[in-house]
Amino acid sequence: MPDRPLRADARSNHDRLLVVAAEAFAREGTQTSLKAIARAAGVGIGTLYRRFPTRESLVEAVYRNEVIRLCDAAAELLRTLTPAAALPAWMERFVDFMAAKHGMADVLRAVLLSEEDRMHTRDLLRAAIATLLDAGTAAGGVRPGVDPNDVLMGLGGITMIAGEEDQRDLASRLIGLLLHGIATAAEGPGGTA
Amino acid sequence: MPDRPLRADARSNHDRLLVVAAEAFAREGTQTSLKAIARAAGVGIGTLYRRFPTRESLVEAVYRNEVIRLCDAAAELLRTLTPAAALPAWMERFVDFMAAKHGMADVLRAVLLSEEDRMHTRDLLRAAIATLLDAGTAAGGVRPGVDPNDVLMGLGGITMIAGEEDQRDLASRLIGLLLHGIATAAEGPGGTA
DNA sequence: AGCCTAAGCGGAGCCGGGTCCGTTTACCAG
DNA sequence: CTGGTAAACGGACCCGGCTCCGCTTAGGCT
Repeated sequence: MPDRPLRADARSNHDRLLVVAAEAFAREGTQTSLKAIARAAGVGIGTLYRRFPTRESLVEAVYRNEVIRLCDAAAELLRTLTPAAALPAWMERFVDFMAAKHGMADVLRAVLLSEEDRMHTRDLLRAAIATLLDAGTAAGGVRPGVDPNDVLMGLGGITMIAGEEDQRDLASRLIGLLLHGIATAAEGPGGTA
Repeated sequence: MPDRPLRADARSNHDRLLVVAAEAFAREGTQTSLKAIARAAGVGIGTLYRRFPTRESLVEAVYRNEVIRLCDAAAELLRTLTPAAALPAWMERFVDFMAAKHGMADVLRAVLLSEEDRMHTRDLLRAAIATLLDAGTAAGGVRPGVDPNDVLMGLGGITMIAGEEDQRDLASRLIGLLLHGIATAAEGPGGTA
């Protein structure tokens, strides 16, 4: 994979698509018509699909920076809060982020379930969670051996089912259950993995 | 709501749609083309949509009986198992059921989030969970005050993110976390499946 | 400058979802 | 049996997703 640089016209089309898509997503949610985005960016629909083979890949590209910032926030929270407080705070932030982008839930599912390693967004999220979990384990509030991937998927599920703004409190309660689930103490019914 | 009986032709179309849809869903998953179902049932697409305004409503109708049986199973499990064992067992069964129907996840989301009380499937599920939780609380393994609706939504989220057959073990681990989350902090009866 | 070719372009075309409305028909009353 | 009417029908139609492939062009080479 030499990853040769894009031709100038391709590069400019790519950039224009990202800008236009960002506007469209902000205005109408991530479900908005891709044809319209292509038109607004002055390219053919074929070009859009060549650059971004799926809706999810476009959404991911548009929000990549914000996701990175979200992940960076994990370390920051650990600097200003106790591990026991940082984890819930980050989870709330995660859900807030997803809820802020209308229609994000489906995209998140695709990102979390995709086999593609191009979708390295997932790895970033997993790493952020791992950091938080490790700190929690070290501080004693989090049961050791909890798989960051499981927690990420749990958060994903919560977003899926309660990822719209009007479900914000359900999301918080489910986060509460998830936190309970990874906390030290109980040997719950059903055993462990 | 007089709920006047359907005209004979309407009734027969309705029934034929259900039969054909059941076959099609079993064969190709719940995402299959509705136009094809209408054609196979010998009705126009308009008729299908009048009877079942959304894909979800058709899926719900097709599987209503099976859902009822799933809910009945809660009481049965409580008769043959300890509450601490019945809850995990039922949850696994829930996920199995959803995973068996390809594409069920999206439908489940619609059912769980719908405002329609026509979708009383949700109430059945909630009631089944309430029964299990109550038994668990009485037996001491389940923290009191856990909202059955939250547990249902949690299960829904798990199905959403891990509801395909090839994710079965992720689903089980997430169920484990959820069970942990609703368990008493002290110590749950260790019994497992 | 001029050529060549891989890289890129973009829309026609097919498919499925969902709506809308003119047409058909069951069934009831007389 | 006949006529009237609400109920039901069903497909044409519009829209968006996505693919495929013939056309265009950037940009390296001479």
